[in-house]
Amino acid sequence: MRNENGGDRTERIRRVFQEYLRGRNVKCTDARRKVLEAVLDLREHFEAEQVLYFLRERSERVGKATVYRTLPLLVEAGILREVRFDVKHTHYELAFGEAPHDHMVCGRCGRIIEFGSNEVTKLRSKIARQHGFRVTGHRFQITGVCKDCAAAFPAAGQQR
Amino acid sequence: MRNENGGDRTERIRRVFQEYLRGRNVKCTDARRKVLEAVLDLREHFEAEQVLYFLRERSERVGKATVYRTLPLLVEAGILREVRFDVKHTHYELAFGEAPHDHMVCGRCGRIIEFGSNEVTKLRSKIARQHGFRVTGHRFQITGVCKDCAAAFPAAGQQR
DNA sequence: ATGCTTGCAAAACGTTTGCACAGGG
DNA sequence: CCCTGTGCAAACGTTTTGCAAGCAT
Repeated sequence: MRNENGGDRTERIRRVFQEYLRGRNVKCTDARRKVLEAVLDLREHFEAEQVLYFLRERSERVGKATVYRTLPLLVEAGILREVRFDVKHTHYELAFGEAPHDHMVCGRCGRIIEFGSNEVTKLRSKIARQHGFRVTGHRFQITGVCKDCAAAFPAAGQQR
Repeated sequence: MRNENGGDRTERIRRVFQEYLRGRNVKCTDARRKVLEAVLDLREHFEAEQVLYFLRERSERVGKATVYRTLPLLVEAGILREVRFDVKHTHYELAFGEAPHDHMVCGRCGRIIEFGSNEVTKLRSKIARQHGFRVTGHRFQITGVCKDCAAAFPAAGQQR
């Protein structure tokens, strides 16, 4: 169930990380490599704590602080992307080579549905142009009730 | 610099809150009224702590817990809206009677530019329909560099 | 060898909660 | 009067930081 996109991509990501570290004059250490491997295996949306658990399960000795210090590096390297579903945790997802996408979050079961952002990106450019704003990114999240939950609770999600 | 939209709207909001509380069989207390007055004066984007400071400055005795317990009430009453600019704090803005809008955030100076969401709302409905998702809301944020900063630092914002 | 990196524990941060008391309906 | 709301302080969970020791270059 892991890395089914083939080792190519994984290998390419490893190289990207290494190059990024080298470029920033930051050391390529064992701990950082282990964090990278963990997020490559987790792949879906995850939070820092899950990376930690994952490493613990495999009895990899990586400190909590190191995980928290490495994730931002992976973001800057373009390998991860921050996704914010709630205030309490910071969520991450693998971004490298993924088509840009956004999320719908079901307020009832918590399910996260991804959808492509072509149109969102187009709209965002249009809006930014009108304001002389130079875009670097966006975050678009639709909240509501997913199909299954809507079927199970027909009355739900009508508020407001 | 405060309440320049005239007391009408302010007065209307007060009534909305009162009615909301009555409807939910929740008491209209002094503390809750003070929190409301604070957010009416703050108006722009603010966080819980700022409400607290504001009240402290005016030597209004309202506990931190009460502020944190009242803000969600104001959201449910449709007076405030949650806006999330960063992970650490929950931001709020006055929503009552405002045309729905979203935000561009300048990563250099922190400026927040609002823009209307008609098209965003249309797009969101279209996407949701494709997935059988029942929408209750959305959050759309464009990140980048504002006009002024782009002029001041022509090289900025080209990364990624 | 040097100095960035680590891991631990403790701090920090915004937010929530438990509780005895106050106050609204 | 009753029951909800209050305020304080302490608890909470995530993230950050200070520091001595470890390791990559």
